[in-house]
Amino acid sequence: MAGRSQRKTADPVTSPPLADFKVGVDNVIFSVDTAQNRLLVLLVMRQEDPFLGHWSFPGTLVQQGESLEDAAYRILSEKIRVRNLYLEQLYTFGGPDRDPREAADSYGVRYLSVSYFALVRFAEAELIADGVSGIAWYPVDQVPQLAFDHNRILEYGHRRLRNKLEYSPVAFEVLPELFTLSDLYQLYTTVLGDGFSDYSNFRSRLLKLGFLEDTGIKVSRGAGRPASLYRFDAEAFAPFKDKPLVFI
Amino acid sequence: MAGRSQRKTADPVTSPPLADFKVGVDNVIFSVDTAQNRLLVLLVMRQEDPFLGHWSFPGTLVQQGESLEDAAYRILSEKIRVRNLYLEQLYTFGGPDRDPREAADSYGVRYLSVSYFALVRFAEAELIADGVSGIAWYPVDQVPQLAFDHNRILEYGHRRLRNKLEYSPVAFEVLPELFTLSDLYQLYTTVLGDGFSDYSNFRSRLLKLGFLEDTGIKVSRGAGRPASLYRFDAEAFAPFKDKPLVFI
DNA sequence: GTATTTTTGGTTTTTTTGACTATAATTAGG
DNA sequence: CCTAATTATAGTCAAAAAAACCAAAAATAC
Repeated sequence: MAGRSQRKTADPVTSPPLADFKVGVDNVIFSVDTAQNRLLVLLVMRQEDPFLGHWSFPGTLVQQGESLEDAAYRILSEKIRVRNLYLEQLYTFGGPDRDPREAADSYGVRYLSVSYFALVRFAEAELIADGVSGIAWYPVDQVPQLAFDHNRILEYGHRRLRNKLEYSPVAFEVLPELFTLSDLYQLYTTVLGDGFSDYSNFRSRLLKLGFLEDTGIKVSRGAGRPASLYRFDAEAFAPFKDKPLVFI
Repeated sequence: MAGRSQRKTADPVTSPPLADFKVGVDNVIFSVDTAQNRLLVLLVMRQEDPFLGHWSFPGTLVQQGESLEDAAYRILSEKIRVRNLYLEQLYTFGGPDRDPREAADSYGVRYLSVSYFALVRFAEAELIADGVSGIAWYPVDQVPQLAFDHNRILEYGHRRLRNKLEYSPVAFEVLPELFTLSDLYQLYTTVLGDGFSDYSNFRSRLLKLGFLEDTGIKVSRGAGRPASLYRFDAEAFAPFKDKPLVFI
């Protein structure tokens, strides 16, 4: 109640009082486990109030001189070691009353969250469990009640994943370097539902485009004929950039 | 240089100093003038420092107790009277050094901008010119040097417009209530370029889908056979929601 | 050793696209 | 008033793509 926020009623001519913000960055990090065929998100257990002991997305407050993206990379690299990373801004949540600290803080400081959307390869991602802090991959359909408005952020992230999967080759950012065509097909079906072409047509259209390189390596997973491992060829994909993905 | 920002080197154990933010909202408002066949964006002349006298997007700083979207609607309704409005969040720009006030302010306050993307109907949009303030529609390809990083924001907005035109029926948010098929086709060509089907095929595929209602009203614009005015039928469009737009 | 499962490589039918032609209804200009 | 130019509209037809379907190969399961 003290300090600058009291200027609100001081003078009716001057503009109404501005809000003061702290800005946080939260990362929605997706991956897929091709062995179990599950879509995963990374959650961490909060170590501090508010929401101590609740699961949440890895986040941090932005420091002086630090850009939003820098903050996103910083918190990400504290939680996970990866070789490859896809990262883009997701959405900004900034309504009043989205953070309990606002009520507690006598200055009336607001807390705004700029969320980021990230994709990593499951096998290449090494989680950093520092002591007591919990960190774990959760199947997206089994995510518990999260801290803050993070369940809503997850909805945004999930929708973005669906859209990006349809319109750009991000599938190859979450799949392992080498993958079978079944892996790819199952990723699409689990995320997008099975409203598109059957496996056979999916295969033939995809291979005709010519940006998947057959390594010749065969892998056998349970029953059935062994599958070839494929590799995504980014150069060969270039002509299809900015065009709709025709194989789904 | 004074005050809290000096805590950075005070104690290596406590966390580094957080940035304090003011949060602004900037609206990128598009429209089309079907008579002139031009894509327009709304600019206002800045009345204050910094960048006094420069063109910029209508923006404001977020007030206490106000949500981001509320702020976007507030500044929009101060500049323009509209019956219909499409509005969604665009992107958040928050790097250090994006606002000259940061350097001037001894507290080291950061200025973050949450941009919003809006579409209005040209004929229904009444600009509010209050006294000396400049306000005008600019063709997007003739936008001058803008204040802050607003030229970059325009790029984001323009890209978003292209994407949304391809994947959702936002065309009918910028076109007049009643429009000819040429109006629609020309909107697509001016925004997307003419890399898609010719006018004849565009017409037949579009009409076959059945969500454009022919009012029977004929309008004559210069030479040539008069065209029918059509109306977008949102209910009839419902089945195509979330599906790719096949007529472009 | 036989059945089952999964990958792989096709064929055929249907639908959609793209290129093109023709006609109708207006204005422009002499 | 007559003719040419212009724009809207309607439709055909071949090529391409999509969807549905079929069958063999190569492994595991039992």
